[in-house]
Amino acid sequence: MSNNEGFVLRLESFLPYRLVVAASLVSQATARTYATKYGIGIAEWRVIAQLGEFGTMTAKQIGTRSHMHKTKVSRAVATLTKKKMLAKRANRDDKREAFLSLSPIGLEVYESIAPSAQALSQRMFGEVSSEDRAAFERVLDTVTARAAALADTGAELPD
Amino acid sequence: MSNNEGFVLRLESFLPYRLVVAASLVSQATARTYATKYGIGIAEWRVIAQLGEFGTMTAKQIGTRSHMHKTKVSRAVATLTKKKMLAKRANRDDKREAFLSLSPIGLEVYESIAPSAQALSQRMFGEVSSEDRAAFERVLDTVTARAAALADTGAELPD
DNA sequence: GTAAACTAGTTACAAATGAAACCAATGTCA
DNA sequence: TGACATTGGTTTCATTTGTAACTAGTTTAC
Repeated sequence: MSNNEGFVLRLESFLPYRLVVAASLVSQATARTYATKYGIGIAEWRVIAQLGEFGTMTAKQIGTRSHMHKTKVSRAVATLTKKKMLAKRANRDDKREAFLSLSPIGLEVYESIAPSAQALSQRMFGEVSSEDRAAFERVLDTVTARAAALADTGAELPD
Repeated sequence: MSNNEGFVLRLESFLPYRLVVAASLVSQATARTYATKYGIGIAEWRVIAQLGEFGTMTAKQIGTRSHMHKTKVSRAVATLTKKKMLAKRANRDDKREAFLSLSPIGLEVYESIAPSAQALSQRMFGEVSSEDRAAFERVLDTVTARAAALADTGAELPD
């Protein structure tokens, strides 16, 4: 049964909506992976992934790079520390922050999860042509930039 | 500072990650819009959007179409009902479910938000070429399908 | 040098969320 | 018909999340 107002939004073809739905499914599929394998959540995995890639970072840097809220990072770091997956080294020059890196155990986890994350990605994006993939990345880039700008300016909307 | 293990995952070029980050920013930017304008959250807006587009649906149908958890739908419907934005009509043939539609107030809200959602989308995707947009949609489609399959089979991972 | 402003990170609290239990109604199968 | 399974929807409960307040440390400006 359809409506008869002036303006109807076709959700199925509404890009922001489709983007969010796709991401939520991807996220769900991915979470299951990490979670059930090592008892860590998405936030924890992201911390590990950052440290696995960059070696040593502060919590602040992790938060910035991974677009995670600082409390989320804080908690993820806490649970990973409890699991002995992280090494924390004080910064003599600024005692507020600390340098974080993967412990041997953490490194093992990274080394084990990273390839299966890659494989999972392959399953999801594998059959996409490389032109489409390039286009997809371009769009993601511009949208990410635009949305970020809108999100933190709290931009006034057009009515 | 970089690591020296065998396998390193470059997050910046890892599509699932980028997809999720983009979606989260879009979602955030969007939420701010609806939320601050009518005191409704994303879930509520999605319910309104479905009803605005399709006229009359059961809670179940809304959940299926919008990929929302049934408790989320239930609660969104409850708060929208409290705000007099919904009309509920019993189904004589199956008393478990009820037919939901927008009340005049709900319709007003829809008529007001839908265009500004469109405008917001335009801001985010506006400068994307139509070829890139088409490619983007194709990729979203395939990924959504793939991820959905993986998500609910609880698929065994490749190690 | 010191007061005020600021920053990294944690904690307390309230709201949002999902899993599972639940209720009422419907369907199935003998 | 009547037991059993199933379904639409709500509620309960534990967990997750973000906002705001807070602590400790650092920078700025006078």
